[in-house]
Amino acid sequence: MRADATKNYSHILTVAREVITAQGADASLRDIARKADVGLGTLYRHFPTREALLETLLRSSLDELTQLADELKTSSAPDDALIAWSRAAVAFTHHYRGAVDLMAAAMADEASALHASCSLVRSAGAQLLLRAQAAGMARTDMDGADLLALIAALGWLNDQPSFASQADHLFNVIGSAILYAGLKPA
Amino acid sequence: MRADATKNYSHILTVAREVITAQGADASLRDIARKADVGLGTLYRHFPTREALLETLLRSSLDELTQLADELKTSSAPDDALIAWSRAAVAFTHHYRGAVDLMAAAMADEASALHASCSLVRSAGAQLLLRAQAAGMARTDMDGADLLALIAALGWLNDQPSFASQADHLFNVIGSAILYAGLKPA
DNA sequence: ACCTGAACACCGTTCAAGT
DNA sequence: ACCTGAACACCGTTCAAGT
Repeated sequence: MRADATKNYSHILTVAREVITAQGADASLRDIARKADVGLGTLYRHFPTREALLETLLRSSLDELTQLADELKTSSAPDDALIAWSRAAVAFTHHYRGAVDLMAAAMADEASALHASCSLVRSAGAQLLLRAQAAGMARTDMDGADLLALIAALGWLNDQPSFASQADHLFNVIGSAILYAGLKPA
Repeated sequence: MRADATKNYSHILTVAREVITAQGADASLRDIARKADVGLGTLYRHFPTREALLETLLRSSLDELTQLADELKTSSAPDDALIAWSRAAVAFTHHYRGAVDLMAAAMADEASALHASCSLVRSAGAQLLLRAQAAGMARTDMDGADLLALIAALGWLNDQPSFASQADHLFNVIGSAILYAGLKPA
């Protein structure tokens, strides 16, 4: 990549992070290009879709989430691991307001730049769920897709001003439905 | 209202119902006006906001939902009533794709034309929840707002192509968390 | 009293023209 | 090899001008 290109690339990312943090995942791409002092076509060259831009912004958090799953698999009891990771996954979807809608759409669209990321989250969750199920700690009439759906639904609640304050409590309600022994009190 | 005005009003509603059924609650208002052979200003005169239009479209279903709550209060056991009504409420939010997002936003906005409707849904649900709680059948660490949030979250799942197929099952999972005795098998 | 549609300020996306 | 921004086809919202 040419020197000016890499400079543009990272500058767009910096500005995009600020704008999307402030305005949500549906922020105007035109606005981002303007604030980055870059032609609109330059933004589209580096990030052909809104999903591609968001995927790059979420990359590091996504890697942390995957790593966390690995750690929890050896460091925590199956039930604790499942709950702790699920909580982190909800927080992940909440990193940028409105991101969870794009991720949900990406699950149904193999061509989306976010599809792989979402599949990774599902796989990581599915493994922890299976582990808890094998230990007889979690209900067996659920799979990874169900877990992901519940995580996404809680992420969506977090995005709604009218529901955000209840999302934590409802996480516990749903968690108690997944674990046979219920959730441990904090 | 003048004769041409009433005619326009009902014609806009008819067309809007078709378009929004086909394209979702975020359908283009311009497109609706065009297809109704009506000036854009005429649509705005009758329905000053998208919420006002949607509220009118949802009116009859909303009344049915309120009526259902009243009926269930006398005809069914507290737990059955709560679950049956909640199921109907999820279906209500799903009447038009994308409507649940507008309703969620309306809960936090007193000025929204949908605010009153959403409050009615919450109140109806809260009564059925209280009744089940008083009968010792439902967990007591939830209120009407929590119930509404869960209903909205399930409605949102229904709207996502990637999650819609699991929404029914997840309704049962969540329902089993609300009722002490769990859900009765179908 | 009601309707119309142009006007304004925005979008996302593409692509010919420049360096 | 990369960047630019005009061009196109859309939005939502408002409001002067018409009947």
